Amino acid sequence: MTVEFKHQPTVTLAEVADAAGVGESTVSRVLRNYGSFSEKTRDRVMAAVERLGYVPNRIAGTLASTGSRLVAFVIPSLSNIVFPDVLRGASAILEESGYQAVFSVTDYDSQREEALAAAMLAWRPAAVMLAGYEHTDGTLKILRASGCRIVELLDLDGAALDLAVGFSNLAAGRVSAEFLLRRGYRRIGYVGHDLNRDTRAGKRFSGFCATLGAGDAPLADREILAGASSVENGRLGLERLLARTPDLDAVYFSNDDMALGGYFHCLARGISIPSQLAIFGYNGLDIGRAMPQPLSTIRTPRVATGKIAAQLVVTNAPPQVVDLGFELIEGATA
Amino acid sequence: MTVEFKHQPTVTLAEVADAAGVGESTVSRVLRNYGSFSEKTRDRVMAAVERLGYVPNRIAGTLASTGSRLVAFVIPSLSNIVFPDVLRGASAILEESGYQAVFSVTDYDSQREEALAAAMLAWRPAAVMLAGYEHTDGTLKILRASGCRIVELLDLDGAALDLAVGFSNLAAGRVSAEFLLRRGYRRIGYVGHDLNRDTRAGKRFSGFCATLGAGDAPLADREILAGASSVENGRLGLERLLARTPDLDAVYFSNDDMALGGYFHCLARGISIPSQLAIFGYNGLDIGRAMPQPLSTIRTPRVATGKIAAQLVVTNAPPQVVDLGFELIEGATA
DNA sequence: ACCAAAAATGGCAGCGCTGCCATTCTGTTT
DNA sequence: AAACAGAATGGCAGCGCTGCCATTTTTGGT
Repeated sequence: MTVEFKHQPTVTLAEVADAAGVGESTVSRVLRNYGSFSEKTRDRVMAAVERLGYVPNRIAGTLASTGSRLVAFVIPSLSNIVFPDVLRGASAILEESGYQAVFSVTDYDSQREEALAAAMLAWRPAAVMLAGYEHTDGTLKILRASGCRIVELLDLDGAALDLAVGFSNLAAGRVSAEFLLRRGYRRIGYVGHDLNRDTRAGKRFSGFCATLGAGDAPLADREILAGASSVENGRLGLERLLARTPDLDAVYFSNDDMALGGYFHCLARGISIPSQLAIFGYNGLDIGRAMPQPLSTIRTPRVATGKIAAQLVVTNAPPQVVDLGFELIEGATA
Repeated sequence: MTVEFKHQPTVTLAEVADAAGVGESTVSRVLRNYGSFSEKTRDRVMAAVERLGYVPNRIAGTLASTGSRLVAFVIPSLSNIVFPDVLRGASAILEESGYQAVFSVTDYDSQREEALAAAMLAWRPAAVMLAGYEHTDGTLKILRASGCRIVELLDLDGAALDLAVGFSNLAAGRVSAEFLLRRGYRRIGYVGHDLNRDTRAGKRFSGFCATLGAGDAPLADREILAGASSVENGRLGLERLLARTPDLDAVYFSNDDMALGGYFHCLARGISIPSQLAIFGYNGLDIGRAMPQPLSTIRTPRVATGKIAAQLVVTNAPPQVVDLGFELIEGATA
C-alpha cells in the first residue's frame, strides 16, 4: 500500500497581501526590498509573512521575471577533490548573492555531458559552469543557443566560449618538467590515470613531455592506468613502472593522490626519497604538506577558481579569460 | 562600460505546436510521453522540436504541475569527502530519474543551516536532504511546514522527522572501542576535531568513551583541535597528545584524515605501528587501503547512503529509517 | 491653502507550461 | 449503415509570481 503525502496548502503572496491589508505588488516590493514603500507598510507585511510562515516561491518568481538565479555546474566527478573544491568556492559566493547552485556529474563522459547540459538548461540557469574546453559539438550547440552565460573552468588551453577561469595545464606540466630538470633528474618516468577522459591531465602530460624532450631528457617510461586517479592506482602504477624500468631517478604523477600512492610504495619497499627516486605530484592538496617529507607538487587555485567564476557570473561581467596561475611547491620529495 | 548580454528569444512549447501543426497539449503529451498520441504526430512533433532546438522550460512546467523534481541538499561541508560521496551516490540515482540536485553548504553552522534551508524551500523541492538530526527549532519548523520530504543522512541516533538513511555513529564508536580492547590495548587516547560542530563525530566519541569505561580502560587522554578535520591537524594532534601522555598504546582518531596525519607523525618520529602505538580511524577511505600498513578503521556506506536516500525520494516511499550499518576494517595499524 | 513633484500603492496581464474537459476522429460491432 | 467505445487531439484556465502602468497619497515650497 502506498501512503500518500499531501503537500500542505502553501501560503501564497496573495494571502500575505490580504493578511497585511495591502496589494500584491506591495508585498512583492517589500520582500525584494525593491521600489518604494513606507516603514509602516514594511512592518505590516513582515508581520504577516511571519505569522503565516510564508516562503516565497522562486519557481513562480523566476518564471515571471527574466533570468533565474540558478547556476548550473556540469562536473566530471565528485571523487576527485578538485571539483568539490571548485563547488565550495563558488557556492560561498553564490549563496551570499542569493543564487542557487545545481549540479550534475558527467563521470568524464562527454556523451553524458551533453545530455546533462541539456537537462540543466531546462531550468533556465543564469550560467552553466563546465570543466575545461573539450565538449561535443552537440553540447556546444545547445549551450550557445541557450543564451545563458557559459563558464569553462580549470583549463585555459583552448578558445573560450564566453568566460573562462583557471590556469594552463600545459604550463603546469612544463613547469613541473623544468623543475625536475633543474634538479638534475634525467631518467624521468610518468604514472598517470586515464588521459582520454581527463583531458586536463593529458595536457599536463603533453607539456611535461615537450619540456623534457627540449631538455634532452625525453620521458624514459610511462605507466598509464585505466580508471580514475587514486592512491591505490598510484602505488600500483609506480610498482609496475619500476618493475619495467628500475633505473628511473624521478617520477611525475598525474596528481597528488597518485603521487601519494607512489610515496607509499617507496615507503613499503624502502626506496629512499628523493635520493633514490624523486616524486612529483599535481594539485597541492593539504595532505602533501603533512607528509613526513612534504610533497613536491604544483598547487592549483581550485577554491579561487570557483569563487572568481561565481563572481563573474553574479556581476554579469563581460566575456573574458581569467588566468589564476598556479604555484610550484618545492617540497622535499624531488 | 558594461556589455549587455541578451537572452536570445527562447523557443516555447506553443511555437513548437505551431510548427508541428498540432495543439499545445499534444506537444506536451508527446514530450512527456504521457497520455495518447499517434506515431505520426509524435514524429511531427519531434521533428519540430529538433528543427527549432526546443528545450522545455522546467520552471514553467514545475509551476504548472504539482511538485517539482528538484532535490535540495543542505550539507555541512564539501571539504570532508563524506559529503561529496553522498552527493555522488544520490546524483547518480536522481539524474536517471529526471531529478535535479541543488545544494548549499552550511559550514557546520546551524544558523546558516536554517537560512539555507529556507532559501532552498523557496525552490519548492520534492525533498530536502540534511546531515544528521541536530537542527535548530527554526529549521525544524520551516521544514515541517514545507510539506516536502525530509531526509536525514548519516546519523541514526535520534528521532527521524520523516526519512532517515545511514548508520549509528554511537555504535561506530562502540565497535571501535571494542576492537581496541579486544586487541589488548589499555592506554587509549583520542585525537579529534571540533566536536560541537560535527555532532556525528561527537556521537562516535561518546560511544567510544562509554565502551572504554565499561571495559575498565577509561580514555587516558584526548586532544581536540579547533577547526575542521585534516591530515595536518591529525599530525599535530597526535604530537601534542604524545607530548602530554607518552605512554599511550593506542589512539582513536575522529576520522581517517586525522588518522593519516597521526600515521605520518609516527613515520617521521620513528614510532613503530602498531607495536609502539596503534592507530584507529573512521570512514574507510581508499587511501587507508593503499598505505604500507592498511589503516584500521570503520568503513561507512557513504555512496550507498546517497543512493538509498535518493531512491526513497523518487519512489515516494513512506517514512522510515534505513540502517545501512558499517564495516570494521581490521587493517594493520591496530 | 494650493499645486507640482515625489513617494506609495494597487490592478492586472502575462511568464510557459500542465491538467482538465470537450471535441473530433478511428475502428468495431451489430 | 448506425451506433459506440476508445484513441487522439485541442482549448483554455491557472500555477504564483513580477513588471508595467495607473492611481492615490504624501511632501515641500509658496
